[in-house]
Amino acid sequence: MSNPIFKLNGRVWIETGDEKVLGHGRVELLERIQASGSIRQAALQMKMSYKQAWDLVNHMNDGFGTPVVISQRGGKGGGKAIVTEHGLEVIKQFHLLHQKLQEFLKDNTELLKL
Amino acid sequence: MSNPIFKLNGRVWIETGDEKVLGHGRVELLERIQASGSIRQAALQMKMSYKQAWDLVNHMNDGFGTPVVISQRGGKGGGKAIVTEHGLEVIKQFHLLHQKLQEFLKDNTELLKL
DNA sequence: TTTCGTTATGTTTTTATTTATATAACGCAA
DNA sequence: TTGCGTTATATAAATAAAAACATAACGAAA
Repeated sequence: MSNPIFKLNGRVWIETGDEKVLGHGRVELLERIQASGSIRQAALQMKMSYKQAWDLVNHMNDGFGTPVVISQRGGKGGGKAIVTEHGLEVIKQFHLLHQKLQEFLKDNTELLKL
Repeated sequence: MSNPIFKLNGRVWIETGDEKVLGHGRVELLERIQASGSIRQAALQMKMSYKQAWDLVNHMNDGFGTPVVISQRGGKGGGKAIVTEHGLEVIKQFHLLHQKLQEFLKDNTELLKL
C-alpha cells in the first residue's frame, strides 16, 4: 500500500478560449441560487460578497451562450433569481464530471508510490 | 460532436493533510533546478523571486519526509542545488499522473454536451 | 584574505484581491 | 404613494498576496 499521509486531489473546470466559465465554486453558487431563489442569499450562505456572486453569475451568463441565471429586481420580496433549464443541465453535467474525477483520483491514489 | 468552444481542463496535486505539497508549478521548479543546478536560475527562468522559489523548495522538503532538493552555499560558483533521487522519483510519478489526467480530460471532453 | 555568486532569511514596499459601503432601480403590497 | 427587500452598479476601504530590497552566511578560488 502507498504511504497513507499522501493524498491525491484535483479539480476540473470548463473553459471557453482561455477563460474559466464553470468550476466547483460556481456550481455551488448556482445550486444555492436555485435553492434559495436569491443571489443575495446564496452569497451569504457561501460567505462571499453580493458583488462577487453577481459578477460570477454575470460571467457565467456571458460565457455560456444562453443564460444560466435569470434575475429580476423589485416585486414580491424585492426581487428574485432563478436558474434556467440550461443552468440545471450545466449543473448536472458538472456533477457527472466531478464524480468521474473522484473515481480517477481514487484509482490513482492507490497506485501512488512515494 | 460537442460544442467546440467549450474545453474541459483540470489539475491534480498531492496533499499531506490539508496542505498542498506538490503540483504542476512545483514540479516545473524541480525540473528547472535539476537542469540548472541552481534555485536562483530556476526562479529567474520561471519569473518568480528567489524567495518564493526557496520557500516552495523548503515547503516541499518539509512536506515529503525526505528532501527533494539539497542545496549548499559557498564554494565553486557561489553555491548549488541538486534534486535528490527521491525528488526525481516524485517528478516521474507526477508526470505519470499528469499524463493520465490529460487522457481523462480528453475522453470526457468528447462526452461533454453543453 | 579578498572576491565572487549563490544560498538563506528577514523586512519593506508594492500590487492585487477582497470586502465594505453607498446608492439607484425596481415592482409588489400595504 | 410609501415602504420593503432585492437586484444592479460604482466607489472606497481594508486585507492579503506578491514582489522588491537588503543583508548575512558560506566556501572555493584567485
